[in-house]
Amino acid sequence: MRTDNNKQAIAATQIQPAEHVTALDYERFKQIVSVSKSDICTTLYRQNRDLIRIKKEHVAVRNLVRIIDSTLRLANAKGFAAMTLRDLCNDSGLSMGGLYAYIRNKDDLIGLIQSHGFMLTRRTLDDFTRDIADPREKLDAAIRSHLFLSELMRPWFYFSYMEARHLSETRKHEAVAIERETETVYRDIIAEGIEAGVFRDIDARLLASLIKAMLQDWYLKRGKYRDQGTSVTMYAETMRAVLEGYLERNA
Amino acid sequence: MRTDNNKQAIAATQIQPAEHVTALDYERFKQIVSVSKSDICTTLYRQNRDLIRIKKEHVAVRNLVRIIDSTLRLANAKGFAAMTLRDLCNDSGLSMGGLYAYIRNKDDLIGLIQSHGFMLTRRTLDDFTRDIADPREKLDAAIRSHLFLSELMRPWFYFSYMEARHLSETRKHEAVAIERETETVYRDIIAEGIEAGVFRDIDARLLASLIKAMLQDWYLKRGKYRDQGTSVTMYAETMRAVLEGYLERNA
DNA sequence: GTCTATAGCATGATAGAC
DNA sequence: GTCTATCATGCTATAGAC
Repeated sequence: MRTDNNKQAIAATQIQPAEHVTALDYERFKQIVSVSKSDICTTLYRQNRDLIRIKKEHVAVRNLVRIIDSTLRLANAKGFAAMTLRDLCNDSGLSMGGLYAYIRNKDDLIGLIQSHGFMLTRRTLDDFTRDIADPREKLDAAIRSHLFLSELMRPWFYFSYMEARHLSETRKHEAVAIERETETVYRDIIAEGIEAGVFRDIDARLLASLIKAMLQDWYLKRGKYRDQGTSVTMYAETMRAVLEGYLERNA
Repeated sequence: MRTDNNKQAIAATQIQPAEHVTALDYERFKQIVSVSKSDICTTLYRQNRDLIRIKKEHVAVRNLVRIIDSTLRLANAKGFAAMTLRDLCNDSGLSMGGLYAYIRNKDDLIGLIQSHGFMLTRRTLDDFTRDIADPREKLDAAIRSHLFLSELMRPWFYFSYMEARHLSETRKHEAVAIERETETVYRDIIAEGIEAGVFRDIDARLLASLIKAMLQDWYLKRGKYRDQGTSVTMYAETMRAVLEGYLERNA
């Protein structure tokens, strides 16, 4: 885990420099942030060469894709603790022995899944808000890019949320850190807006928490929103309107 | 489970008729809805006489309190699947054999916990909104009573949310049903408000979903809000303000 | 590189003493 | 009514054949 000795590997899933114009829509977002499964697994393989006992990259990447796909599917359906490695082998097509060439134990599976998502979330949020000056636009961009990313990598977000409390202390710290970090992004944008006189003077931290709650509901209750025919764009738009009403109301 | 042949037992945790004046505060709520652990477990015992092999009520109730306390604590910390019955015995003070006088299998533990919470949630929400005519007040009362109840029975709400996807089909259906049911309460209040011209014409169902997301965040991230010094009253007040800004803004 | 076979152990559940 | 002792099962993890 976490050797970070291969910058090139990380670059494999790099985000293209985003030219911020105005309203970011989902289709454009998908083009800009390309996160193919093989890209991600190539990165993972190179970051974890010491752990994985397979020499040929194309073989390793193919199996990593299967392993991670199956783990996310099974763990999201019945919980990571309830998912047995036999289940995983049946689903991924590997044998028990074969699987253990990629991990040392069940916990390594979690590390494999966590590490890449952290990197991508951090970078996306930063890339899509960095160059925006207007607080209103910046808040909207942060919300949209977070929603869009979670839409693109929904199984990963769901897994991270649901399994967070079962993690080892070290991993839990990492998970909490990224959680607070993204929340801080929202708090800071709001605080800047208040400072600039664009927003009313409200509790920025508490509102950031409410924003986070709404963002998370999008990927936690994905099935419900699909049934209702709510698109990610509609959801983003409604969030924007709700927040605008609160932040810009004349006191 | 679910014999329902003892109306008196259910009455044991009945809510006193609430005289709705105006702003319901948490202290008043706590007085009105008295949910002592023994009350709840007495109800549970009487509803499950056929399942529980213990004849003396005071003995059974004492142990049920321990079993449920321990189950909620352990399952909420490491997940229900990862909690072993030996863990539970250590924590509750019963032996393995002793425990099996109260349940037939591990799954019965879930039933024990679910059944009472459903009843209480349904009744509370209804009792505190039934007699309110004004949509604004009604929405506020629904939000407050839900927040207050989840504050009072936080471990139960947390358990229900986190373990919902591991339930058997029957139980999952029940869980989804109560979830949709409470969401419908909010949708209907909003729809009535729109009809009456008190609220703007927005998507009532989608807003109800966002409300649910914020309500749930209160008990899912309880630790964070404690660290930040956010009280349940502040949280309720902020939710009210956010929704008001959206619902009553002049279009 | 991948498989089958199995060791070693912890779990859910039960029988029977007190 | 509660305990200790034990069973059968199914798990993670590994050894060794191909």
